[in-house]
Amino acid sequence: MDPVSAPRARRARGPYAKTAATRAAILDAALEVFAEAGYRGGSLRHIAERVGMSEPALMHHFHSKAGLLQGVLDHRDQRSYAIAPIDRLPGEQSIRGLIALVRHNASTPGVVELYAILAAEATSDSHPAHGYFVSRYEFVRASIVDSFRQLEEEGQLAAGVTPQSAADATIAIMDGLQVQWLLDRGALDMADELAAFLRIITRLEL
Amino acid sequence: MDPVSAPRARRARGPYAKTAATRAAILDAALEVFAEAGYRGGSLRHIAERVGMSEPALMHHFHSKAGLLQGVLDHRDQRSYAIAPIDRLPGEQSIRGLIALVRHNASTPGVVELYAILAAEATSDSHPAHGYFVSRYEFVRASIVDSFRQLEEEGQLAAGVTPQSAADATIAIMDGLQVQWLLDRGALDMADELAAFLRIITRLEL
DNA sequence: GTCTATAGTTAGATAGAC
DNA sequence: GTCTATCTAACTATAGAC
Repeated sequence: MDPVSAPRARRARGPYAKTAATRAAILDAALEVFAEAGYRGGSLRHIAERVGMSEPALMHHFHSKAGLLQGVLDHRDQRSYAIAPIDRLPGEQSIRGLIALVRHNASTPGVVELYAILAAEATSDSHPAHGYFVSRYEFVRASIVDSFRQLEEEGQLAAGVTPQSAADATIAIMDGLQVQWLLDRGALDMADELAAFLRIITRLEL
Repeated sequence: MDPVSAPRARRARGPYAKTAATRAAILDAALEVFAEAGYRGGSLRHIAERVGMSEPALMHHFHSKAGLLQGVLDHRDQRSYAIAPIDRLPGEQSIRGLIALVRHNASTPGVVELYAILAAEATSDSHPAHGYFVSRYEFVRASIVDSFRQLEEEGQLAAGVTPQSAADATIAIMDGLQVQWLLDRGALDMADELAAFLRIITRLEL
């Protein structure tokens, strides 16, 4: 066999095929561990164990714990945006997208748990994901305000409701429901509760 | 001097006067540290430093880190209940109490931060405050459902709103607003937003 | 009631062989 | 790209003197 053919054969599946698979496995494990214990409470050691590799091997792919967290956040953002690109859909579609997103989230409790803990942890300036959450909330707030403004122009917003307060309340409901749901998953249906709220502040039939 | 008089003089200020003062100082420091870094991220060392005492001295008053956390939670519960005894006020008074409570919370960001982080962290079964938050949410949910049920009987609840979903949404709004407010305290007024929401789902003039 | 000293873990990160 | 081995620092908690 041609000694050169082996690496070429691997490259044939695409560049860094194995690296990408390893990175994906690490991100999955990191998500589980961070979701269980939070960012500060989760350890690289536990993540490495779950992947079945050594800690230094893990550090080869993500140079620091903060870098790994960033990788997890980016990974989930891409998936969320695929479900609900809230800044590019017209008003009503955007609102419906939020409900679809929440319904999907209910099928991945680990991700919900990670986000709920991180959003609260990252409130502190010193948290490595602080900047991420600040800019993320700015983006989400602006996008949802824009959606409600469109509904307002179409006369679809309830009386006495402003786009800004509607957006703030919608985001708050989504975040707050997660905590109650995580504490007792049988207590409520997040998507149903969100839809009920949106039916009250809009004239949409959701 | 009579060697017996010294201890008696101290006792004259009440039993364990000094101990109580030290415990209070520890609870204040613990609240600050846990609020900044979360329970898992906050260390007994930093708390002891802030009080100006050694770590073992701290352990003399609270036998474990979990015990110290419980002390902080109990301390804040007593204060919250003094502002809004939601299970003992009639419906409308209870709802007004919630707004008053949120307005008061806005003057103590550290406490808000601690609660937001803990509520999310304590979602996991393994968290030392898990049991506390489970029973606390049960109590709060039951109390607020009861308040909305009274409003319903008085015809003060908006059409299509049930006491249970009103309570779930109210609690979610309160919890969710905290995260947004902590990320950017100028972004919104928690009490105003809560009042706006309550005006929509009730016929109360708040 | 507070201290010094320290046990016993666990953490994130690095060096260098293969 | 993954490993063993190791470093340094931080953690909770305990023992025992004062």
